[in-house]
Amino acid sequence: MTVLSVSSIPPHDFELCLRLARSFSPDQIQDPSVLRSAVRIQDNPTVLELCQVRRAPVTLEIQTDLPGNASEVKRMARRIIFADLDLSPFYRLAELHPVLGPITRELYGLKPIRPSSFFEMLVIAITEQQISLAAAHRIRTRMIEHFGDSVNGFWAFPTPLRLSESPVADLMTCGLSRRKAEYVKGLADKVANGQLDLDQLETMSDEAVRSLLLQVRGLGPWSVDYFLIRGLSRPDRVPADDLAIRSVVGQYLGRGQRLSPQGTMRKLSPFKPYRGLAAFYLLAYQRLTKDHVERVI
DNA sequence: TACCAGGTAAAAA
DNA sequence: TTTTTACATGGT
Repeated sequence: MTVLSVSSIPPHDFELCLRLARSFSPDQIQDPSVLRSAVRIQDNPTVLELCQVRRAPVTLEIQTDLPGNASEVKRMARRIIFADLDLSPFYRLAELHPVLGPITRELYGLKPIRPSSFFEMLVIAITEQQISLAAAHRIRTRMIEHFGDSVNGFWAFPTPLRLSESPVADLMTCGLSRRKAEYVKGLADKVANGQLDLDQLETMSDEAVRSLLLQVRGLGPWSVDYFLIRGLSRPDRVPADDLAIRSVVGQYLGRGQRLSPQGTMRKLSPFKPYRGLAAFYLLAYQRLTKDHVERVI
């Protein structure tokens, strides 16, 4: 086991990030300060342990049993924890806002945690279409345990190849609708046979990513925006049709009821070029507050 | 029980 | 062209 370290642009409160992430998958018993996750480093499944050792400058310790790929491990860890995101300009923008000001102070140092691969992020987007996050999460758990690889008690997300080799009927046993099983398989096919190179997306413009991914069956406007904000972390991107975002923006920035997509964008306009980050903070605040209430009861 | 949940493609009109 | 519809599961 090797220990590596990476630095993240402060402020970064990793325990807070984990608290939010855990609220989406409460079934797992986890150490509140450590993220343990099975990832693939150049096709080798391995477990990474990420833990914040001190606040400023923010350093995260990584434990891995793949010392030969230190730079690759670090690159992936930086992506998962979103090390390169500088929250400061967003905080300055939100500081005086009556709603976002207090929320950003309460959630100071909160960054999104990202899946370890773009492929996984796109599959997440497909599973989360239309149904609740809880239902989608259960479906993914079954997918992972059926098609993924077990490493030291953790599951690495299935490879595109493995999913592309699986019959649609097998994918459906995880709880996917036939339609969605076809989407997942079609996406896996494209990635596995090289038709779609996901790594190139990182450096492409929002619009270029959009037009490329919209050609994939099963990826519509919502899924592409969802991928841009969550997978590529383009901080100004907002899935304007998103039910949860329309609700939460209405709840905190409107009169309480769900807004239209246009109304949602209007309310978020003061936070340009961090509208997506603003929406993320509202969702996180709602979720952590609700979680807190549930714990108290 | 019924209805909603962080949509999409395909059918019907 | 625009408008319906089917879809799977989990929580309330």
